[in-house]
Amino acid sequence: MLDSSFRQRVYEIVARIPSGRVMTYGQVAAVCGSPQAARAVGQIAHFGDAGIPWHRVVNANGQTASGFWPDGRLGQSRLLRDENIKVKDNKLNLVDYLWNPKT
DNA sequence: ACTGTGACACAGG
DNA sequence: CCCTGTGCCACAG
Repeated sequence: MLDSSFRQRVYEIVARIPSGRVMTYGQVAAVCGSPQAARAVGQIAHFGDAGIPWHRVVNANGQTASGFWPDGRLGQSRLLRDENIKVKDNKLNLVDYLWNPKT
């Protein structure tokens, strides 16, 4: 998809993360073809349109995003808990929940 | 249309 | 453990 922007690909990937699983920013970026664009993924997530489960994207340390909207890290953690993910102190165990996309 | 600056990150020192 | 550098994209002027 050459005409599609990086952002479009990020949408596709994040939208495919199943409930109860998460992906890291770096992994999303890598799957989209730019392993070093993790920060950009964060930007896209922040400004991105609704309808995308951004709460299923966490950093490489398993922590929720500091700038998450509308309620910051706590809001993201709550959404993850609603999906049966055990979040402790705004942090989760990536080994248990990391999802390997398989386009 | 172009440039500058910032950002929900990551790896290395 | 803290701090710095790198790299990519999005937004504002």
